[in-house]
Amino acid sequence: MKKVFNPRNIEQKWYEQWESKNYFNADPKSKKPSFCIMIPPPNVTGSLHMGHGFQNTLMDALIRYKRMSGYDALWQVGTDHAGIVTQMVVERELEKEGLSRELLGREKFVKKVWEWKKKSGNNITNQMRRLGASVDWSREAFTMSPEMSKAVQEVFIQLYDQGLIYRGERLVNWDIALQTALSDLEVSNEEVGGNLWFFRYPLVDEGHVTIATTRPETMLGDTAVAVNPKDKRFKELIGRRVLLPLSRREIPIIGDNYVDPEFGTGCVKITPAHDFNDFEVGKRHKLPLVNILNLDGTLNNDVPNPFKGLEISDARKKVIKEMEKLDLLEKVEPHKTKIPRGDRSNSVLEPLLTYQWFLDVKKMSNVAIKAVKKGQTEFIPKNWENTFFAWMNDIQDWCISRQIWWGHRIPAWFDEEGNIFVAESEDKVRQKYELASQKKIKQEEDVLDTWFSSALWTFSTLGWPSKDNLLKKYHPTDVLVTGFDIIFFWVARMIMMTTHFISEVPFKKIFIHGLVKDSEGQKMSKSKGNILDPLDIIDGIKVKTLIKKRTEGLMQPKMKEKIEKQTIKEFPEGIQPYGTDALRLTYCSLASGSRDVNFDLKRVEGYRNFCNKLWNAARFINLQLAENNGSGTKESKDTPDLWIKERLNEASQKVNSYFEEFRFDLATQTIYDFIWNEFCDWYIEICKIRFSSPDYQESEKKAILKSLISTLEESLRLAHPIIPFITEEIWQQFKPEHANKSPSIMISKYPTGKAKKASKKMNDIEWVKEIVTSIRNIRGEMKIKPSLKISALLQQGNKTDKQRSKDFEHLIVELAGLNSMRWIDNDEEPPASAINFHKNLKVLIPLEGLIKAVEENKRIEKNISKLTKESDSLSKQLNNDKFLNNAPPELVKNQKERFKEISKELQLLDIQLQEIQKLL
RNA sequence: AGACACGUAGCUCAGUUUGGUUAGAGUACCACCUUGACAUGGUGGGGGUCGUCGGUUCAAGUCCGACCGUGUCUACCA
Repeated sequence: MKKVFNPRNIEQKWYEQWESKNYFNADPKSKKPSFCIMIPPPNVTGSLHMGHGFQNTLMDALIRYKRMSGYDALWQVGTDHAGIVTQMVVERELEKEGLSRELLGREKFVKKVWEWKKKSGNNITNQMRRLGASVDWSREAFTMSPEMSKAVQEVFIQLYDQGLIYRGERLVNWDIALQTALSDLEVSNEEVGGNLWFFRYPLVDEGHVTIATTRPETMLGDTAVAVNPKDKRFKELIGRRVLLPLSRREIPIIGDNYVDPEFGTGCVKITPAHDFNDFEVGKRHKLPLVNILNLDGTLNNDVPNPFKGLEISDARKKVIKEMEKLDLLEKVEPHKTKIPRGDRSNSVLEPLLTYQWFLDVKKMSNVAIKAVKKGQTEFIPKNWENTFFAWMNDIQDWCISRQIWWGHRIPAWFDEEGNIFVAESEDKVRQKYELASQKKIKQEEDVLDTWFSSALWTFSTLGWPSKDNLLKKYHPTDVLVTGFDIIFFWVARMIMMTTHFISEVPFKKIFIHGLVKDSEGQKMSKSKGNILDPLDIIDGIKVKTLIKKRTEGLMQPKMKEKIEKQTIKEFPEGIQPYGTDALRLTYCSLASGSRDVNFDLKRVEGYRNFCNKLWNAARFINLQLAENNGSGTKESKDTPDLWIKERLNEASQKVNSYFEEFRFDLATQTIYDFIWNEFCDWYIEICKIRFSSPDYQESEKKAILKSLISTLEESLRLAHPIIPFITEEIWQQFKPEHANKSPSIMISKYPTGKAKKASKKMNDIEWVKEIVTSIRNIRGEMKIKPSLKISALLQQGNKTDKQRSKDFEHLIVELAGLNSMRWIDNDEEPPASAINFHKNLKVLIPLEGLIKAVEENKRIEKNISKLTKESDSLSKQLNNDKFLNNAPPELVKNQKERFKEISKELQLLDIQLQEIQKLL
């Protein structure tokens, strides 16, 4: 074994073996209970970022834990087709070749996208493999695959036939750049500094009203002016008419409570075709809708001539100029507004009147709410339910149609009169609706929102609607592991669709994890230039390459310099290769249930060191194996060997329950703590002493070695779900020596820690640790060189102390660096010494010229002040009758004992202090 | 504007559900040590008025209230 653990050489090797031996695959025929996790499908043409890495690690740790715990584990893997983003990416590629999707036509374009998908899809699967994800590759799914398309079609048709899907002309969020509708959820509002323009609108008879607007150009589509009917200033205006400037149309003044008299002038222009609020007002007052926009965002022919064909921004300038010319611009005030942008294209969205398909979700949402209320599905942490309910309670119909080409084409046909027919194919349509063969029908061009297909994920991946599906075995799935950012987009919609179609919830539990941010708490994003690829932490990356990666293809090239500086500051030396296991440990240690996960490379470094520690522990055992010509056939029954087993059992029990509670951080810490602070720091050190001691016979040493190996083997299994690679590597290296006959650690049994207890022995070793630590404390504080052997005296103490000191003298002597340890009589005057206490037992280190009295004086004073503080607060407590009467008796008893102990110690320390001060 | 979350060591985070010994971990820091698993190491040590103020209680990091600060989401006044 190499002196330093090098993850590079082993990770890929083991992954390939696991995969080729089908260890990842679920077995539907198995009689074992099932455990199923559905991966939140990433975008097929994207790549995994730190958040994905985090999420995948948690899922993998869980699935490995369950697989080892005797479950038939299915981790369903797959990707979604990400309609809009993918189409954008491919269009950008085509642009480079001087092509466009319009030039290619729909069929050829879609073919191109499939080619692109094939090419980039490997990126994600490769990343997942590098992260160690034990997904069932044989069942890999894709939302656009024929099977899943079938499910999508089936769902659409059923919903249409049930009257839950309808088509209608509605105001929707229209993305001008992409020329498609978006759902409400895909809109992100951005606050910008804008203006409030005050326009005078002349009344038809005489006078005028002044309105205020942030969007002057929309006045071309105004069909009313509104005032609040309770507003005394304008009450009598209601019913009169305004001559709309520029368009020179007469429009009414109406009264509507929507108007806030406090804001602006108290008079509002109403543009029902270009504003969601105005649309509602228009509906209430039966106002006409005047649409002034083409689909590409230019002004259409329904505006006065000079404005036709203008872009919105130009139209705005022109409107302002014309109004100024007419002396109708009263004033301009700066005003903050929010402009809606598409979360994919980042272009400005316009409310636009178009025909779209909608899903009526009211009933489905009620069912979903009930399912969560009844606890059929449980959010973890629970408070995410509030977020879920808040949205579900005032859910709007879902606009599911998109005017793009990459996606599931809506299975609807129109005849020339615009009648709608819905079925799987043109033939089926004719059959179903009994249409004459000569009747011309045409399929809808629109495709479905990607989330529509993702909403079916849990049951469509298991084979629905085909009859021989796996729903019975794996559904409802056990837990969904996901981020809170897609509770609306995905989680809620899955619950609705799944309860609607198969009458059960998609998952029993929803574990919501935090969002990975950078070490400064900033969201990681391409535009901020602070993204990290998990592989860069696994394999390492030079700072130059990282800068290149971060600045490539930036939307705003100005950011380049800033990102470069920031990257150099954050990673002056680039990133070292830390390996997958260290990264996974870091992820798990951060998974505590908090909302934000600030990723700090320092943590990775610490866990990389841990892997090295584990590696070297194994290396030590290996060296001992060589030294002792192998291990024995039976394990040692020596106290330290029983003690470590018991400690391991305790750790195992904890880890099991932490996994069940999704407390990956605590599971990680328990494992870390056991391996480093118990196994390495004490057990191995104790083994060393015994191996080099002439008091132990060869057969005893071999038995100890056997115990050492079996403890290591079990610890490796305990740690495997979190650090799969290093554990498998070491486990396999020791295979000839340990009793586990399984071909791989990943399919062997998970430790439950339910073995018998050996508590008496435990306390013996804990006592040894205490004594050793207290001697080391004196050594450390007194700055005695580790190489210098010193002698220790024991005084007073009880029978157990005496027995233990006799039994474990050799261990204490070696661990504390003593040359001798002996008891002195209780009444014997000890030499001038540094001292520590353990209840009644005094541990004395004679000064003998190696300890300066001044130092010891300081040390004792420090201890006295610490203990005095505690003693004061205890005595306060114990002198309080209310405490004595109200506190639990157990606590009172403990506090009394503690107080006695401290008082005794303080007394002794005082004597000691006087002794020492004589020497000053 | 509302809802929710968060504020604990220089930094990144546990601990708060169910109040009860001396508030923990990693990292950073200081001292001593290259001892035959490991310097990606060993041993010892320093460091926290638990955001602020008030309340409940024998007892508050933990429960309640107010405030300050940070963040997220939702809804938005044209």
